[in-house]
Amino acid sequence: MVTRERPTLEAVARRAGVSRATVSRVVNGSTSVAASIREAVTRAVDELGYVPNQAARSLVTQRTESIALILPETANRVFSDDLFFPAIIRGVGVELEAADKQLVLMMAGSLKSHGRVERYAVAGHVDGVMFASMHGEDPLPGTLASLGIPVICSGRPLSLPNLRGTQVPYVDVDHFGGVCAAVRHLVAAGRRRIATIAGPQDMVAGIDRLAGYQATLDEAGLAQHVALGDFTRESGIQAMRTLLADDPKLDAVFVASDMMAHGALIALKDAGRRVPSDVAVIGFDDFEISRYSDPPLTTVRQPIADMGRTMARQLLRLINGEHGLPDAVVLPTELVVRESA
Amino acid sequence: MVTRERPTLEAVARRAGVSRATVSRVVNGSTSVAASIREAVTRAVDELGYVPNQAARSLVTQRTESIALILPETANRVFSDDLFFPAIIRGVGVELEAADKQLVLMMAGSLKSHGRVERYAVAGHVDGVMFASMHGEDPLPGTLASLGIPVICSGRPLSLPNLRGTQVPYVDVDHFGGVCAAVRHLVAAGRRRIATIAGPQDMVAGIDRLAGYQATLDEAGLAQHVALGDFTRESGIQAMRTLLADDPKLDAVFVASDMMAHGALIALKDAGRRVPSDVAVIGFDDFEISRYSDPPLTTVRQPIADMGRTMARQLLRLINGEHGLPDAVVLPTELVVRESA
DNA sequence: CTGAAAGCGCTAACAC
DNA sequence: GTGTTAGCGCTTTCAG
Repeated sequence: MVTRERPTLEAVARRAGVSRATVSRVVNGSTSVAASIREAVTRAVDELGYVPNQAARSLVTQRTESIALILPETANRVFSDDLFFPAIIRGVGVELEAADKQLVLMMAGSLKSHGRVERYAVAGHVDGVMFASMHGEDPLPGTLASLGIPVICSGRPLSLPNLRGTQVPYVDVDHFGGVCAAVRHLVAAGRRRIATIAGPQDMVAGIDRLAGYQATLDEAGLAQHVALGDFTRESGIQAMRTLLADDPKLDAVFVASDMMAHGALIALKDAGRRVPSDVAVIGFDDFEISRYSDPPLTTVRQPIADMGRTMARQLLRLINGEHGLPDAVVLPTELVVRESA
Repeated sequence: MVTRERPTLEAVARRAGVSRATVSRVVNGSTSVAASIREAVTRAVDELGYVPNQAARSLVTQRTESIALILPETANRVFSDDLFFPAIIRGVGVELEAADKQLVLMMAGSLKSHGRVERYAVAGHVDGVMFASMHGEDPLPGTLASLGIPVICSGRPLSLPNLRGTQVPYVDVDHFGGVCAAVRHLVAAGRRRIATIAGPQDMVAGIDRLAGYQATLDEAGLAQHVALGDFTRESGIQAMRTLLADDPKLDAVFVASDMMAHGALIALKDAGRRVPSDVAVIGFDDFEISRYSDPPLTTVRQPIADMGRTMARQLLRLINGEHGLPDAVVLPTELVVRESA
């Protein structure tokens, strides 16, 4: 394989009989170039197959035209059958595509990769950074932001009044409101022993959805039954079994993700419970699976792709130095009623 | 937000009272530096929070330490509920993580993005390029390879004896063999009206799986019934309906993907057919869904993540200039029998 | 073992 | 309009 020498600006300039500056102008679409010269340059570029060296360009412009999406998760988790990630990436991708920016997707589930990703961003590989699916009080967003790198999160960052005073802007959905609507729906339908399978309590999505459940049950004066899962189907199966063992007579369960809700359906079926006559089930996400499960799931629909789009759009503005951007954008959720509840 | 000036080599050198060259040596782990000096430099680096500017470094080293995975698909397709993409990315990610390379994921479903991705690679943003899920006779892999960029494909590239003589190496799974095993299983079980829902015929996976079906039916002297899908569940539903309309008495169907097989199950249920007593169904992929469908699917399991890992490993070797690498690696597939057939 | 100096390929003032 | 020039921040000979 011959690593053919790639032509430089210099080569194009010589061939077209002009200066490097002129070639640069043509390549970058400057208007103040005579048509004849522009044409000559364009021809030379084509003949030589010239493509600007991005490293050289970035070195002087301080721009890379690419943007990172950092997922503090292992590849195994990001690309499991959890459809959260696809949705967020899809939204981000659409928006960056329109802006002709390159999306650089980075997983940072391990400590090692966490560091690698940090170096990558700080090294100037990208013009800005987005975060999604954050766990605990991850210092990385704040660190990068305080280094002057444009940063935005999807999902409210979990953190006390920020140490460095650097408040990272974020986009999120209304977990709390959606869950309240769901649980009220169960209450209104006459359910009285309403359990929940909550998500991981080191993530905003897990915390806020559990809070919504608790607040609504308090409001209705009902007792709580909580089991924890980690958003996977398998954990949903386990949690449902636990709940049934604790309270064989429960008549409803709000599950903090569709994946876990699917697991719950499986466990309920195994236990001989009918849905919804014995036990009503409501999920959260409204992925396609909820329409095809047996029975189809009532869910809280959250606009994940929109969240991705919004996040990308905000970041692009940040990079362009726009001011007066909101510190937080919260998108609405919606209860979608189907047979399961 | 203050865009704090990032320290340069120069700054570190001044602070440590040494030359830029020495700092560079320390940063890059050269052994030939006195311990005392090394320590002074390291301290200066820490104090200043120095991180090398990647653009400047790449400009001289011609290396970026990152690698692209190009998916000639729209974001909508890559991040649909098709679990092929997650699996391949997971495999690639694991391998690159181990090599401390950065994975740059790029979708190129549109013509515009196809061009953008080409420029990105040619501009030297990455040290090498992987392709997956290719359609038709995509010239891009060959183009990049002929430009001296290390390239490898997952899935045998569809192309006649290559124009430029640049044969792009690839990794694939044994579609044909797996399908033959599946269809023989149906024949052995006494099925005689065996239909197939084939995948898109502009992709190797679609073509080879159909070929396997056809070859095995020929071998058994049975008639063929073919409907086409595009690997989505919806297309599986449609195709199954078409097949039933054409031959209401069919007693088996080999479906070229799990997603479509799931669609077929839905359509069969709608049509009042029982699986497997009336109609046996076999899918291809062996994703988790096939264990949870009703009934659980017999499938051909293909090691997609392994394909990703192998592809990444081969590419890293290519980049390191190793010789004698195989032009093709084909991984085995395996029939996994469950209730549906 | 360390420093000086020469670029890598490009853009952006600044002259003409 | 177009050319000249001065770096961007780093690595890497080549001396010493």
